[in-house]
Amino acid sequence: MLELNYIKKNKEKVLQGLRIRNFPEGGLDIINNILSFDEVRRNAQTELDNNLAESKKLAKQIGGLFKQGKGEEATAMKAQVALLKEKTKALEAKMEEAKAQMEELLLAVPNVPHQSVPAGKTSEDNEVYQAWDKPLPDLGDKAKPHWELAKQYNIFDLELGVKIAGAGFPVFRGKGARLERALINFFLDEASKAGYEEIIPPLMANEATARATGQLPDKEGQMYYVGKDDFYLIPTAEVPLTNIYRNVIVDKKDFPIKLTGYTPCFRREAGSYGAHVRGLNRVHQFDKVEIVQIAHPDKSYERLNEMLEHVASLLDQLELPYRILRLCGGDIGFTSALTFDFEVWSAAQKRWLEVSSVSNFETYQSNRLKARFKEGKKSRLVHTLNGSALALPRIMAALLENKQTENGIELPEVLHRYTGFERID
RNA sequence: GGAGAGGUGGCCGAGUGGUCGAAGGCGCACGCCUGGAAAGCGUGUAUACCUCUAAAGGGUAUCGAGGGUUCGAAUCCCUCUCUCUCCGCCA
Repeated sequence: MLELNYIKKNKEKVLQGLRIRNFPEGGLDIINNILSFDEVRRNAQTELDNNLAESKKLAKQIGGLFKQGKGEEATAMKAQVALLKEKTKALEAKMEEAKAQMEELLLAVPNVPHQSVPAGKTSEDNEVYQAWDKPLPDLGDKAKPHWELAKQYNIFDLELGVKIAGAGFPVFRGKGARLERALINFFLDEASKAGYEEIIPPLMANEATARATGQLPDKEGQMYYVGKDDFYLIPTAEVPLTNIYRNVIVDKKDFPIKLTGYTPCFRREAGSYGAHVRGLNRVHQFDKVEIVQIAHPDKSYERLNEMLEHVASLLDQLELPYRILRLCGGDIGFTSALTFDFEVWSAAQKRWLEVSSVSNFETYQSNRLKARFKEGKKSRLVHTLNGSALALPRIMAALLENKQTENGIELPEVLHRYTGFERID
């Protein structure tokens, strides 16, 4: 949620940002309505406060009169308070109403994109920020897609997942399970080395948590919901990790705060279908190691770059060809100010697969989280950032496809000590 | 799941209808003292919103959350929630 004060002071910037996002009709109406609801709210509050002050004063006087035994005078004054009270109720209602309306609109306004975000409508318009300048692996026509390799080497089984849960729940087994675990450990170790504190969070989140990081109300349909206990299965570790700092005022000297966590992620992926979702390309449950940073606003873009380098180094070590995209205004997430996607080349499908998304949310999340720090006497919102480092299914897919040989899958060297074997055959 | 007890400021803890945003202590910050430190002394030490904005000041709300009673609620009543103890179940 954007900061109201920011909108007040930077209306033009906000409108320009909305245009870059192709917001319907440029968002002029919605912004104006937000500002006018805010004015109504402020006026009502001022009036309400005056009313309450008056009531308080009278109550004290009445108390004094009773003590002095002037019961009659006191009783007379009660009528006045009753009158004020009615007014107070009306003002309160007016204030709440305006506030609710303002907030509803505010929730519908996406983050203001960073100045470097290119204009554009779809993923076609994303900017290649860092291209892959070496040759891509060419395995010819014999190259098998990962779902065929999975069958050949018994790495994972989607049909078995259907039996146990449903479509989109892969069952990894044997060396496949071992490789999955190896990747998780490798990613966690690398994050630790880079100074991230490892967290094992709950995999379910309550409503307040899901709301604070913005999954609710925008993406309600994308999360699994456990109605009986009112829990949401987390779609990403971002949710529990970032919420650690909900309603927290952090000490300035703790910046930057760096957290990492491995969790399974659960996504309903309603509406997805077709060839592009075959195999591990899109599943309902998958493993991911996430990195999160809580940063001082002046430093958050430095932190973002650090995170990009971290993710890039993982892919380098895995010997996977990758490129980095800077998402355009039309493709960037609702809550993000700037997002870089990492895509790895899949040699059999012959296309780029997204394996990481690294974003700076600036104060958009922290505003709802109320994650703050003290600057002098005043408190300011922190900047939150997160990125996948990395999401496993497509990494697995790319490893299988790119590293296939006639003798089996040759794993990158860095994984050998984690898997305990060098080849899947 | 059953029974009981309880949630007060960064922490401990007092407060059972009136001037209580809340005694006292600890912690922390600053100052005095000291060669330096400790001790001691003094001062300060929540969050949000409104007003005003350069700052100061003023106002309102908040004692787990929401609602109610009352001229007036941390204090009384109701609902919810969380924690603790005992019993049951259990990896």
